[in-house]
Amino acid sequence: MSLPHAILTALLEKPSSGLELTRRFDRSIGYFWSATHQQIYRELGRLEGEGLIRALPSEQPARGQKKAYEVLPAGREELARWTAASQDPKPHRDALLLRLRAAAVVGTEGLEDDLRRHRELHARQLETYREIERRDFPPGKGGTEDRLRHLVLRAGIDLETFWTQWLDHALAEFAALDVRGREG
Amino acid sequence: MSLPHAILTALLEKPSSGLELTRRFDRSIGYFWSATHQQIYRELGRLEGEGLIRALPSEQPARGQKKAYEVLPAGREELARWTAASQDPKPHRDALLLRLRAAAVVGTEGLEDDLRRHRELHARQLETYREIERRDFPPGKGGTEDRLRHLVLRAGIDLETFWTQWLDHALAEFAALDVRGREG
DNA sequence: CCGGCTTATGCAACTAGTTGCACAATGGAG
DNA sequence: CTCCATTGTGCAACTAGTTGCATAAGCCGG
Repeated sequence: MSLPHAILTALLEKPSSGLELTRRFDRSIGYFWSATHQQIYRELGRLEGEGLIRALPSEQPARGQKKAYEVLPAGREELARWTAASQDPKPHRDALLLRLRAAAVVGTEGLEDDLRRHRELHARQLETYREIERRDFPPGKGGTEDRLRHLVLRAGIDLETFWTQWLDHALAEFAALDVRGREG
Repeated sequence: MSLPHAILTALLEKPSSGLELTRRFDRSIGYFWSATHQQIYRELGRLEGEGLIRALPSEQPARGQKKAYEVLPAGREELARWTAASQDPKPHRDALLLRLRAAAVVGTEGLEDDLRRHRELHARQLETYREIERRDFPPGKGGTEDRLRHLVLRAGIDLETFWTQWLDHALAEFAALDVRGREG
């Protein structure tokens, strides 16, 4: 129930076409609410049908032509309502943790390489976030909006830091298990 | 593609009926791969159909009768294969971060209470994990299996710790914004 | 001026997870 | 011994997200 609200947020930040939205999701909002272009187009159609957004009138609506959307007052109200409404956290699902647990019964064979790979992916994502922080949030400035967005980015940075460290820890544990295994 | 593997793992740890599995998911595996009883029954049927598990022959298969399953060799092989296979991390989706970002454009009205509520939920989950750690992983013992399971539990503990602290930080930020808002 | 590449939009089918409910057996309480 | 809550199993419909592909316009090189 959140993709429409992610799109409303993005469109309020800046009216855009479907493809522009897709790109912005890839570089920003998608870090905590990812979506494919197919999802986005479908949802844009729904939101337009519900009268929450509208196509900017300047462009003609032919296939292969850019079509930009903006948020209507009803859309802003819906977003404000949703943002303020109490919501329970959704249960997480983490395949890597599940695989570790499975490895406890079927063996760790082949898992270590992928752990190392995931560690590198998280380290790279962390670096990306840090670059965004340097670029968009230089120290000691920013109004209310910037402070909130920075807060969200900090969550991303700290989470990637956490996973990088946790995977280091897991790999160290694997190394220790290997030694014990050889000795036993 | 992971629910069947979560079930195989659980069944290898201990053969169980659908309801027993459901309870164990609620208390353990479900912390990183949640599932409802409906999902579990459906999946047990599929896994049986594929010949990866079988119903223990002791009980009669009538409705309202307990029916326990155990993993067959093919099921163990499939789980080992899946565990070792390289997998890309799935994109995360976090509605709370999205709401913060939305609040940057539509205002923070009404959000603070829910932040506080989420903070308490995470604090409570953290306490649950710590109790499990005290109970199941007393310091200075445990074989390979225990060490891996402890590693997974540590991820849970550290993540809940992270979220509790991050939400404290966010709430402090909100308080600061309120002051600035009143003064401005 | 045509063939292929890029940009842009979008439909259809599929997979996974959620919600709502139904139904059978069992074990007390009255 | 009957009503009813609890335990246990399961189907059906729905929602959300993914994958694969189709289509159209514009542009650029030969």
